Amino acid sequence: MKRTTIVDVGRLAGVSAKTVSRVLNDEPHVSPAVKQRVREAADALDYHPNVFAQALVRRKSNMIGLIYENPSPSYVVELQRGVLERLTNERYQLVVIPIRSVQEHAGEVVGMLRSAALDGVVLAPPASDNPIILNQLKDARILCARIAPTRMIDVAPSNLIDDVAAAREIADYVIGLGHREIAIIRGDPTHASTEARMLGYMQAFSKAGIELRLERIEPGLFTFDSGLAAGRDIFTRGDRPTAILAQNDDMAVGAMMAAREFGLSIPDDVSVVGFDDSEVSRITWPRLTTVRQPVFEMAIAATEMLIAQLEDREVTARITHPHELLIRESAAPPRSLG
Amino acid sequence: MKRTTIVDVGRLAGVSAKTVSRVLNDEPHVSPAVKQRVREAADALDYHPNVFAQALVRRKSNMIGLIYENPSPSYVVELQRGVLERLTNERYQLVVIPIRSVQEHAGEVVGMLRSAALDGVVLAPPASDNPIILNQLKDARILCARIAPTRMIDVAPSNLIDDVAAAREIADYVIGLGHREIAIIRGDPTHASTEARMLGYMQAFSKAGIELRLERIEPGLFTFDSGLAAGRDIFTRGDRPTAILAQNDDMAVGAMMAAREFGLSIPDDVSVVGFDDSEVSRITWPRLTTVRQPVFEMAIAATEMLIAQLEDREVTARITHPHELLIRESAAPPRSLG
DNA sequence: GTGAAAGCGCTAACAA
DNA sequence: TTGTTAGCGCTTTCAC
Repeated sequence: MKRTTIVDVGRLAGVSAKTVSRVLNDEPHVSPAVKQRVREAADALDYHPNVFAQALVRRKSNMIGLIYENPSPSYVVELQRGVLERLTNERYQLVVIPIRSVQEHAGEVVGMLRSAALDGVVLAPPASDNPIILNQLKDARILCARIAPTRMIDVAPSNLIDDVAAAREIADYVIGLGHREIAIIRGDPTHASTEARMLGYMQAFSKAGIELRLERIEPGLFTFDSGLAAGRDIFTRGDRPTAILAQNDDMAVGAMMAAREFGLSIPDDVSVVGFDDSEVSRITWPRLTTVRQPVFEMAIAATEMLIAQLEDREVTARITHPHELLIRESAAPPRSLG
Repeated sequence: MKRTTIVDVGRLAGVSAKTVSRVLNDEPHVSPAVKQRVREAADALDYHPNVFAQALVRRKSNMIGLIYENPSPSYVVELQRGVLERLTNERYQLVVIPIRSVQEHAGEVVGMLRSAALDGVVLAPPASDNPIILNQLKDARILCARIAPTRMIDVAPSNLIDDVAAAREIADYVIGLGHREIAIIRGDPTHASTEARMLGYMQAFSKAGIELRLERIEPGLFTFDSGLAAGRDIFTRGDRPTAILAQNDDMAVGAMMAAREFGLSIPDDVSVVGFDDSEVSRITWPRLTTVRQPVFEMAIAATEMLIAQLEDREVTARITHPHELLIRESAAPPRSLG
């Protein structure tokens, strides 16, 4: 039992294989009558084109990849949702490339992509900022579009937010509430946005004349657990801050959990704010004050940029997406001012 | 500039293309010396096989799909993590198939899979329970392995938990705390586990001689928002229950949020329990009492079953994975007994 | 142990 | 407007 091919369809419609190919690919110069006969024959035989034969001769796979390193579940889901959203009703398939540590395996990534024969990839952090990957991609002629890069913005189409401004705004807000004893939980050091957000915080601090003390800076990894650990660290020490700036929502929620463990109430005893507006920020109590990074929209836009390249359409080189301070209930003036 | 092929490798190594193919596919009957020469030549030329040419002639794509309908972000992430985990160091690629509503589009799913030329699929709920999809898959000769089906268990390899027993156990626990006024938030009605869990609750109720009142059963969709809405509904009505059984964690967290909106404290004023042990259950405060469903392990096992079929190895037909009652802080005896 | 020939299903280039 | 030929890069079959 062989599968049906264009030859079978052609035989039934009384035309050559090439004509069938023309009809199925919407090429011009086919008479309407033939077109119809071919369509009917294809339907009758339940014909599906063999994508491998097509890929072999067209030198194009119609498969694109998404590269991420899983820091936060809700971030990843948003990312993938966005890509798939843009791919709806397109002929491209999404292949997921799991990378355990972009930092360590940067040299192997492009090899994997080549073996998988992808036409292009959407690069999420930290791969979107990795010079090795970016260069090898170019050498291998694999197209890409980037989400949230912070460096070498112009070497490939990029979707950004202004991390520095966003971080500065939420820090301004917290300082504006009256806080001066503020701890910071940093993100994954291999993600460049970690530095950008740090810079934004520092700008707000120095504008307000607040000294940034080293022991008030906690390392983190963009995970709930790292936020929890950082929070415990903060509350174990002697001089408790009145507010915590976490570089993403998962870590902020972890810090909130730590506060609860120490019998502290939020925001009365300590204010906590996050970054991203990921789903967790809306389901915690109190709901988390944060800055919205439109990950879903950024993923859609990046996928659009990639498709545009694949189809030789004009490509937007860079989109700076809007961020937005979302004031919810996890931050309030420090008790001393209450 | 053409890409390097086995012919190029063969020329450099001084052998025929066929011999190169033999070496690269680890076929027998090649002398060690030739093997080595070919390997060196392939390396020297940075040769990568063309997967489409291979797929065309082998009639095998080495791509598998994952089909889910996104109810809960953490569930989806666990699922995908499990599949990718098992695929590490395998030659299979994971293609993600986004289905908006399996219920509505069941007839189109297999067509998509055929066009994508997948060798097999891992089916998560509710696709894993859909007779149309299961039948069409068989007709199209696409292999599959299933996660959490509840019906037609033996038509394809399945990974289960005992939903009925798990639901009964957590209901038993809540009843054992002294609760008799208990509300239920149901899951998505298109997922068969919703009925199974319902049955487990009912068994516990009837064993304890508690009457299950219809107005105490709230519809839900396995989402935070549906849990929030259900919770608001419950607390708006006159006779407040002392406990809520939610059929997954996202809805339970939604119900907790609703309780907070009504100024109720958990577990003092109302106990809330979930189902799944998804990440949200660990990051809320109080942490959610729930039943663990090992989604990650189930996804690994399902992927293993699929690969075994693809490679004509013997396949385990069914694994019932263990569930586990996780007692955390969101449920306590009702205040009247406190 | 190795190679030559054929063909997987499709499309590019050309011819009619 | 339609058909013919060749070939994409690989593996299968069979001969040596």
